[in-house]
Amino acid sequence: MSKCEQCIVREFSSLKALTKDELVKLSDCKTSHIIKKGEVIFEEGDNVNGIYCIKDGICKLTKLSANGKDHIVKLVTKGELLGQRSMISDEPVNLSAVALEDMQVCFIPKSEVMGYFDKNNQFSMNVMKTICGDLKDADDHMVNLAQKTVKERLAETLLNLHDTFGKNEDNSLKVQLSRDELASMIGTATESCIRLLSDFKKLGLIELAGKKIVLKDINKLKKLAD
Amino acid sequence: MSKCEQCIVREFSSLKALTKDELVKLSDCKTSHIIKKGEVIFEEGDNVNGIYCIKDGICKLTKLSANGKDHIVKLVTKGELLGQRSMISDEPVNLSAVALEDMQVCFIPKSEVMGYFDKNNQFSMNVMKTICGDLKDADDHMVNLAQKTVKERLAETLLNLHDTFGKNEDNSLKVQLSRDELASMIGTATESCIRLLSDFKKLGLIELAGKKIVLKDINKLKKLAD
DNA sequence: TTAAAAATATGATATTTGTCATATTAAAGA
DNA sequence: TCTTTAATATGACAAATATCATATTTTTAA
Repeated sequence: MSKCEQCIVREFSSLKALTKDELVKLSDCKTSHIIKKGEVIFEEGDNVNGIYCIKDGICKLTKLSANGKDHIVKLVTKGELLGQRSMISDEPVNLSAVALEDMQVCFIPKSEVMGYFDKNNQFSMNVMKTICGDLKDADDHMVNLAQKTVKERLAETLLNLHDTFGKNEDNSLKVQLSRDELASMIGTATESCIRLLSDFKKLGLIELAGKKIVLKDINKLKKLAD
Repeated sequence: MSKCEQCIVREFSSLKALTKDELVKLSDCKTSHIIKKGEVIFEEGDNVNGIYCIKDGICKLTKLSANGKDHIVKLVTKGELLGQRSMISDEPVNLSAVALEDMQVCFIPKSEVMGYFDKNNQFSMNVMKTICGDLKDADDHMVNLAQKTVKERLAETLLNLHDTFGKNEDNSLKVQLSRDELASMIGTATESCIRLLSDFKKLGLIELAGKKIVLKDINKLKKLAD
């Protein structure tokens, strides 16, 4: 069992506020897990009773809509925590988490985390700031969905993926999403997403090779995204 | 200057956790304000440096989109606090607040509120739960915008307005929104919104008299909203 | 009270987006 | 490797929604 004191990703999350003592105790009660690509970490409605700390990999947070389609609300990667909102609200999780690539995660039981809230003010503040950031992002996202065209949203999403997750040596976006997943991020039909990607390719904005997407003309994409 | 100890709306917000002493101190440092219908409480980008407690009235929280149109993110009414996210993130507000009717609000400076976070754990927890609730609502809203049709969103919004703010003696919805504002809540063009309202009227789902809207057939509206 | 301005309403039409059908390509499993 | 299945791609068409024009009603303010 790896030691939390030596874990680097801790520094990127609210957990960075924990003291040496708290970390030692944490090492004892956390459990480590390997999640394979495509596997579910938790599902909408589950009682998770703790939080997950992502040590490696990327997952999508999705929500089922009334028409039966999944919508991708957010992508989450190493250094981030999952399940905070649900734990604080004392409710089942409102989103599902599914691995987009192989992942390493640690689970920290609720009892442990709630102790930090009581005794460690800096930790509480960090969590609050994170959730406030999520709320701001959600507001932005909402307005985009309401006011922008599908084309604008696709351009914007490609740029976001580029900025947030970076690119491989061959310049292709590091996160590999299926057309279907990309469509469910921007809120459109799969075929519309595919069609627009083809359009972007014809315009020389991107290059497509299987699932790989290379952004060729970031400035023009920015103009398209508004 | 009215006393916070005797203020009823306090019981409906995170402030209910404050002690007698804290309330007395609060009464001294808060400022009371009358906001007329249509007036701006704060604008996107402002440094508010505190929070507003709504004693009476309703306001809209809007965000300007890239195409220059305002989108209504949320309606807020008495008993709720404004500006929490911005204060915690230590950033300018990301939304504008505009009164939909005459309002009474109290402003509490940041320095005062931050003290509660340090000393009053229950207060912190209340604020966190409120923000977590907002985040969950935002996720729901997002998925609706992404996956539902304008007709479904209009039906849903009318039902929400009914459930959240209730109705007058003549059965009309208590919140009076212009067609333009309603459109900017559901994320559509004003004309589309007007047209759908006319359709709903023809179907006997609602009744229209000027700005007044009466929900006639709630069950059918629910079916329409999915 | 009345003129001007704003909000509501509706038709005509254009544009965007979704759906269904079907081909092509890539991926997975025996 | 080959077969089967899933993902990607594209055309044809339908439906939803936006835009523009213009009429009507309501509100505002001189």
